[in-house]
Amino acid sequence: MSAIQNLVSHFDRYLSLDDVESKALTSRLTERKIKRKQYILQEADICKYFTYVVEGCFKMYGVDKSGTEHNLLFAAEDDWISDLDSLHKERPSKLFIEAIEPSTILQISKGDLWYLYTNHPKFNRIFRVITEDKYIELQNRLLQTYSTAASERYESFLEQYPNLANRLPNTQIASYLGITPEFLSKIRNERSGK
Amino acid sequence: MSAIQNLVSHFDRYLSLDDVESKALTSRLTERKIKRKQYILQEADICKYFTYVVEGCFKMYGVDKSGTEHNLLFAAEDDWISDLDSLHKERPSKLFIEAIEPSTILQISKGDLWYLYTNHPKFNRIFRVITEDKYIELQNRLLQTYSTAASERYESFLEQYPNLANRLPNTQIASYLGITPEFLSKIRNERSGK
DNA sequence: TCTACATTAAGACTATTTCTTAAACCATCT
DNA sequence: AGATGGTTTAAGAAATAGTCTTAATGTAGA
Repeated sequence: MSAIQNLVSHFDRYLSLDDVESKALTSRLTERKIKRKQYILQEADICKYFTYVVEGCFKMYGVDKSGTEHNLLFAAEDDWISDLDSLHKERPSKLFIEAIEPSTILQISKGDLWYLYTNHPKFNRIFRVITEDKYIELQNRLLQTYSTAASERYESFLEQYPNLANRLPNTQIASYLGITPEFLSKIRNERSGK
Repeated sequence: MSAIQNLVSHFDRYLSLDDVESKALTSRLTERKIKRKQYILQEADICKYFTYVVEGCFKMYGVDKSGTEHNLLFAAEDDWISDLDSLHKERPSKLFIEAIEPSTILQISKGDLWYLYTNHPKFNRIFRVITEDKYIELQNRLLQTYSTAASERYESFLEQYPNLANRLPNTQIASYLGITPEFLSKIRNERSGK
């Protein structure tokens, strides 16, 4: 299956696209290969694209004043990633988006996305649902962050992203959980002891 | 201005509604008066409505296993509030939504909202943008939570919600920041010392 | 006006997590 | 295939941000 067919069938899961819509979409997508450790967004840049991950894996993170990275989220195959704040408000991003694995992506520019929204209303519905789902993810993550200890958040992470848990280095998971890799190792140790 | 006119002009800020759309919307809204400390959603219930706050103020929070409340967000005049997770996935909510002040709200049920999405596509676009804005808020909150200390998060809260800061009791702000009211008092004390 | 709750204060406390060092391990790049 | 650089585990010492407790005072709602 080609990268673009991949995305069209992704959309079909929400609402099926007719030929006109499908063509309007695919003609506006750019396919890119991204190397490991390559950025598709850097702090202070303005985010220009909404990115669909065909293959590989990305992390989006911020860096605090002491230089520590904090992973906000990961995106692997069949997922979307973008700094919506920077993309929509056209302000400099506070975040980095970096490939953790060699990856293939499809990107649509802000202008092209706006074109779709205006001329093919169905995309509003599809992206409304996508954004709602992302919102729900963040809300649950925030609730967890405030109401449970690191060890429990690790358990939830394992349940929610069993495939990512295998693929990601523990340093990255620790950054996502808001702890040091050493402490994650301690948690894993206690956990396996049980 | 009536409560409903209020909401129609809220929508007009995104995309103006024609008469048909405006009527389709208003005929599906229910106006309610809510007393202080009254719930519009309780844990374990399934969230049935998307709620627009005409007047007053609400908090949405979860309760951890030790019984402590954690405020996820507030919604005052001209804002939306709902547990999207429970509303969309039709699963029992983990959250409470409670009035902090006597309030007036407009509610639309899930079924009616779906009717609008299907029959009046413009609402998809409006709610897509509303959801995106909410997503951006959460993303920034999450980044702050992981990358800054409580005192800095308090400063940001004051900047971002200057009107809420005056209206809300500090206990509620402390719960939002993830600290005890005593510690917030300490932060305020040090802050005013400067 | 009364009552319950909110705020401030201040000191003792501590749980969670970091820091440090080190050794072993593993993966990927040339 | 070997070298190199990052990853994982370990374990004890150390730090500190935030809690707990008590108490006195202030404030807003009924």
